[in-house]
Amino acid sequence: MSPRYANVSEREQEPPSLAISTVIFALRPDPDTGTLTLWLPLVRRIRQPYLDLWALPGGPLRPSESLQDAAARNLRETTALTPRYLEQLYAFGGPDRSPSPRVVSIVYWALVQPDEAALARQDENVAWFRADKVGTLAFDHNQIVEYALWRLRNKLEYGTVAYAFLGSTFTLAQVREVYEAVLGRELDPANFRRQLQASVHIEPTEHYLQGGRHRPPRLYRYTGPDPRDESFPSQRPEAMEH
Amino acid sequence: MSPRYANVSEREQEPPSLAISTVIFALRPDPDTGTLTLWLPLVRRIRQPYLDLWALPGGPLRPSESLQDAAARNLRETTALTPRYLEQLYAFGGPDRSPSPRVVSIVYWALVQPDEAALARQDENVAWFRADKVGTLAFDHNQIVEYALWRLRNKLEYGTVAYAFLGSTFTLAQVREVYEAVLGRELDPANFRRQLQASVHIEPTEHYLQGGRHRPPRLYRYTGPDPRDESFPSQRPEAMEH
DNA sequence: ACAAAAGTGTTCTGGATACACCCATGT
DNA sequence: ACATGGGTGTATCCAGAACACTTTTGT
Repeated sequence: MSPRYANVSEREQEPPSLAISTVIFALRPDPDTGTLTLWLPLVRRIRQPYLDLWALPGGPLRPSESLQDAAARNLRETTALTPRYLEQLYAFGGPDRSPSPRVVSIVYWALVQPDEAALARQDENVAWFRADKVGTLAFDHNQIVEYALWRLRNKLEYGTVAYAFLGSTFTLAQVREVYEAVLGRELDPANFRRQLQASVHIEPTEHYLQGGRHRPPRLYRYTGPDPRDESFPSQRPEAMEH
Repeated sequence: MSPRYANVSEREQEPPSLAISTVIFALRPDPDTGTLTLWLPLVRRIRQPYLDLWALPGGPLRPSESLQDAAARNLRETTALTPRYLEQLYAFGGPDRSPSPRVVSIVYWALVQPDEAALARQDENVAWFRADKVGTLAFDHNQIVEYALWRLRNKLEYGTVAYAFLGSTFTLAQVREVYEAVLGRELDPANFRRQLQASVHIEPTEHYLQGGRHRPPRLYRYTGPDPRDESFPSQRPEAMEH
């Protein structure tokens, strides 16, 4: 089955259509191992091409919404969640990435904090996958997910997106868990703590987290700029640190 | 004069159209001061909106070309040059960035080596401007140029784009001049030389540059990966170093 | 001889890493 | 008492910055 180039002339005529897609990342414990890992929601294709394969959530741009609004909307529509972080990833537009009608996709990536309701939303056509085990996706979506992962890791190491995964207060060990889950390797607790404390974006509170079976760790608060402001476009270009 | 929202309903109906624009950078000596500086070509608007203002070169996407091909094409059409480096910058698509028919622009940025012929191409409607003195541009193009400049500086510091400004062999002082021109500050020659030599992307040749009124400097050759491969999409994702 | 840039050597500092060690809590 | 992570101290290493100094050419 390769009807890919069945109607080339038709494809040559029409102007390419525009779509917005979003790679949505969330952290949650693996139900088997219990360790914190990266997950993302995918939707099942209910029409050709790539019928029945899993794909990134997405859809057309509505006339009066911005690109970013469209991404936030299709995030909300598939997960019922609000993005903690949302940034443009890349525009994909090769003439052969989709059979027949050409589609240019502007892709965003997002970080969310899943709650029970959102995870329950799993049905026939929406499901969460471990980011490292998504299987074969429709279109060029495997490539896109890979690239989004690379960007996430980059922003984590050089930016402040980690806090988008966390609540308003957190322990330094929780921050480290986020880094370890996303980067996929262990970090030295002692040095990691010092790096965070040196980074100025963080402030100790007077509270401690009780309930562990060990010394209660101090809670901290994030005081730096909204991580969203580190992405372009921004009202204040100085915010583009890295 | 603000006919911006004159026909909102009309704008709400039509699907947004897609355009490709390109920020093209070249280094050449300032005709006044003689120091190496950054320049870019702009084209004059010959229709409304923003009639007579300067704008980035751009145009529609043709049915069978890739986004990058379209950028290379409108680069060639306005400067008659071939890009040494070409990378996607960002997709701009706010509903209000252009009056009346909504336009989503996918913007690329490029580095070129201008030759005499290309610079002669200045006419009524195409001219080169110092990157720090472009004046007021059409649409949101001032923002776009600022962002492209930021990206260029970033890629220069963390990547290997500098060599796209240079010929096949060059002295270390020439590399330093590129950095100084783009970053806008002076660098220590001694330390800069050592950093380059440590960076492995560079190889000494047996030749020396004669003709200066001082000790002839050794010529070097760039041996690292094509700087283009450091941008996405790439055939080999490992190439995404930073 | 002298100017000018090429190229080398040396010192200092700050950040990252590795890892030993002490602290405070629940059981 | 002891296990478990929280939290501190410290030695080492390496990259970058500052800057003095030597080398090789043209004039």
